[in-house]
Amino acid sequence: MKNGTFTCGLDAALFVLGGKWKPLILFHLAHETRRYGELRRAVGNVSDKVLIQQLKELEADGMIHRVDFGEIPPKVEYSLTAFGRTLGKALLPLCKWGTKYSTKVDAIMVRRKDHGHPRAA
Amino acid sequence: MKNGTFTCGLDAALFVLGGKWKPLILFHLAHETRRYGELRRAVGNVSDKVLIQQLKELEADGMIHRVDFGEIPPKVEYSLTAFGRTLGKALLPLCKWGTKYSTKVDAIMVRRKDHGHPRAA
DNA sequence: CTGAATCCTTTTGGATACTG
DNA sequence: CAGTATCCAAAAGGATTCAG
Repeated sequence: MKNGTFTCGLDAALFVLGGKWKPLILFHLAHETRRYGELRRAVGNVSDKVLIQQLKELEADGMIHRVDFGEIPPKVEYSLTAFGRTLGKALLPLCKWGTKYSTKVDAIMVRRKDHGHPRAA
Repeated sequence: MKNGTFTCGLDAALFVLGGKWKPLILFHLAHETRRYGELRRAVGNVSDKVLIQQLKELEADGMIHRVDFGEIPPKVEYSLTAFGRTLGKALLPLCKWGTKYSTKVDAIMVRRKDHGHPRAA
């Protein structure tokens, strides 16, 4: 992708989804609005820095909505925008694929670790 | 994801799809079998090193099939396996999403460049 | 033509400590 | 609780060069 045109819609989607935790964030927010702390626990072992960074990008991209209640102690809620929900839906088939072939994917992961592959989680 | 279990199928799918050009590779091979050179031109400006690397991973993962004709000059063809085709299909909705909202995504890309965001391809 | 090998830069994510 | 700041390690990708 060079100057604003993607070779296929897939690139466009993956451009927005770029970032290790973004799909997971979308996934968890698809179910319900979450407070910052809840979201971090739901996502797993992600550092504050990275989570905040990706939340900011998703917010700037119009995928999620951030509401700061301006209270002490702080309370901030995150939720999907209408646009974000459309992306969440487009993600579902991929989610189903992963679920359906989870056994195969697990095998792939094991194989990668044996062969010392990169990206072997 | 810690030890072999994914929080949702989405993680599993993205684990397999990890790599900048893999979705694009799947996309191009979904239409037809390609020779190495054709594929590289189709994918865009990707270096040999990276393309080969990702092709090998996809092959090791059972997503694509590699046929070396053992000729001089060399001739190698790549195609999707049955398993690879299932993933290709799961990718379609995301592709459609990107196509449908291409205008919005373009706007997002422009905005990222202005703000000096990361991943602003 | 297809690919291997080497070196290098950029990008990305993580650990830790600190603040209102 | 919800972040911010700084420093750091690793990885992923890219350029170049060489080979059968």
